[in-house]
Amino acid sequence: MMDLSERKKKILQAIVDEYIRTADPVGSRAISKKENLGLSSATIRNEMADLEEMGYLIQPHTSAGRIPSDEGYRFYVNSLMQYYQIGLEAIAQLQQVFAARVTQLDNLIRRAGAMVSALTDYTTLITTPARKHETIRKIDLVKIGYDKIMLLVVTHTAQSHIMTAKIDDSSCVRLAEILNKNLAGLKADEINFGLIQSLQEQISEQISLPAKVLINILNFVYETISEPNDAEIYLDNANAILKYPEYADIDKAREMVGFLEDKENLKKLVEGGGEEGISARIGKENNLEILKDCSIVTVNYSLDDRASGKLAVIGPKRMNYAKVFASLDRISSEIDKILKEYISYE
Amino acid sequence: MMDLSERKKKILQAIVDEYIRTADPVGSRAISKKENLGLSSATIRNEMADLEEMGYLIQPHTSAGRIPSDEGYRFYVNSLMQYYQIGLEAIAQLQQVFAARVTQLDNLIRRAGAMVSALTDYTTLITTPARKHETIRKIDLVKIGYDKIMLLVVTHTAQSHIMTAKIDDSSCVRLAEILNKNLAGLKADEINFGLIQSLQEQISEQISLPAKVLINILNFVYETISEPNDAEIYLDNANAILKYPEYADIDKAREMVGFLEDKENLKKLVEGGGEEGISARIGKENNLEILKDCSIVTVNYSLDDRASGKLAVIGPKRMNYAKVFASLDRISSEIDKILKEYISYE
DNA sequence: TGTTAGCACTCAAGGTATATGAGTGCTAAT
DNA sequence: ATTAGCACTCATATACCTTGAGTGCTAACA
Repeated sequence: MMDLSERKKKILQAIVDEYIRTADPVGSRAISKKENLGLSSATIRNEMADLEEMGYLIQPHTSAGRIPSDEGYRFYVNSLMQYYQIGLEAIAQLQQVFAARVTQLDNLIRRAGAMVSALTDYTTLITTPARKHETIRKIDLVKIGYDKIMLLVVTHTAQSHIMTAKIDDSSCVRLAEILNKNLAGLKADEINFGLIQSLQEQISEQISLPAKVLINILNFVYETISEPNDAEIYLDNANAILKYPEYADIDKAREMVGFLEDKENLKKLVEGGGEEGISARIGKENNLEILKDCSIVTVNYSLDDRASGKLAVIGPKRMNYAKVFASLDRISSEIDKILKEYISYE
Repeated sequence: MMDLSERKKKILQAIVDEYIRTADPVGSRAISKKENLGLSSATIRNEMADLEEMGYLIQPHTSAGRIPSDEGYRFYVNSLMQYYQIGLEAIAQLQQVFAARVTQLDNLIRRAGAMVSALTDYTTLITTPARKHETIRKIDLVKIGYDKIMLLVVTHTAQSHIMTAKIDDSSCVRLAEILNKNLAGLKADEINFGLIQSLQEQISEQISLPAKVLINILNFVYETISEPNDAEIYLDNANAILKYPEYADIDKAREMVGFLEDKENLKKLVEGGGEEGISARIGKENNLEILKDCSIVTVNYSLDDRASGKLAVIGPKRMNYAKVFASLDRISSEIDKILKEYISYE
């Protein structure tokens, strides 16, 4: 790699930055105006010609500006790039996403959605069952390190949640016993302040455990059975629409994908569906301008009022209805089976 | 809904079927040729004119064929549609997908990938850690119904797996004890035929349990710690490419999405990446025609040789490298933290 | 010697006119 | 009631032209 003068570096950096921003070939005038180099476009042109000869820039055609070559990008990445600071809101969001708990059952449901889209080649929507009256089946503490335990909370919907904490070995078994004796069988609304206090007393009598750790554990158990993440909705195979000629216009495709990326929209979509069996909403029956050329086929899956959700296929109006109906029929009954297996009564 | 003659029904069905297949307006000649109605195109034309007047068909413009109206589709769905039989291979595949086990850790990893694509707005690739030498920490049997138990297998990488089986209440506790005493701490290659046999003997001495159920349980435990689903790979936000003008050409977009949908391709993609730290492959450095206008930025996450994987961002060559580098740096260290928390040593 | 203004030149992008052909509706014959 | 024949329509494709952004080069200038 040849040595570049400071001025050439500045110009190259400006070109790459600008091209990254706009995706349009960058002309000499734009650089001379934007940068505070105090150079005319003609001078920039000369420098750009040099940079092109050196292999850092490319001219798509004679009368266009320059774009970076692979070597230009490489030089930029190695030497020119400025440090980027991630925004605070983004980091906060990040923590939240990692904190959210997804259960095994949710996972299965989600995969069922993926199955439908694999079967039909259309975009699929699926909601996980809203969990109400979650009851604790069993709490388990498993030692997974010399000063680390894993807390497992199993509920009647077979949700298992995992957290880790530092507790010494001997306390582990005892703590599990106390927790199970006091909490097994309870619902969220049955865990009240009095119970928590009596638990804290019992535990502090028998086990030496920092208050903070105990609070963390109880908090985790409570959150597991209360209803924070109700009825999550998942979208699968959104880019299936690319395959259909009705979306050959890229702007239409973008609009549609944009629409589908907003979970609020999706929730409204599945809401409408019929009560039982498979039902289709065709074109204008959707009462939504953007969906006037789409059909949505919906089916409910359910075990009982404790666990039910919706499964939907969204595609062009000229979708293969027969195939979609058959697939939804099949998978929804498959989900019913899974629910029956996983969810325990009383 | 008006009554239609049998002939009109046949013609309407043929038109909808054909339009679903081709997405092109259907002409009278096509129907007269394809169907065995023994009618000329002129007759079909008359019938089509009738169907249009009744509201079942629409003519996009004078010199085009007909397409179904919303009412046409509705009539088709309600009365005309043929029953569709799902293929056997599809069903077999379906069973397999449901049977596959996804761990909580895999889930977290996957969400980390989603985070990166949210942060950068580029397509993200992430591999879950390949699990070797999985050891059993604890086996737990939780009663979740009057004749149903849940089998939980916790391993040193904090994977918990769930299966259900029918076992009566009293056997439950005893079985858990036996399993834990014999299996805790073992790796897959330490579970041999002799051990299994001795286990079967012990259990059949103390508990009355159908042989089939026991085999299912042991099989499940074994599969949990052996390495069937090693290093899964996930793709997130594939339709991000729609947002970039380099894919304004729908065919390019389709080609790219098609490429990304094949997991074999993805595996090759992340394989190449650098050894440590963040590294970028720009354009032709990818040595792949389809990626000549793309860049791939890769980072390894790892705790040690037991658990490591890759995280990659794929986007246009003019991607915001600074932002991508910063995001990958951040998330990969976040994953490292999670691994440290979840995975236990000896 | 490096920088700049001026100018002719190039070529992609976009707009307009023309040619093509699939499919129709209507009429007259069967 | 059905069909062959024919004039008519209109989206699509192609060719042609216009426009303008950006260049390279030359000559003047500091």
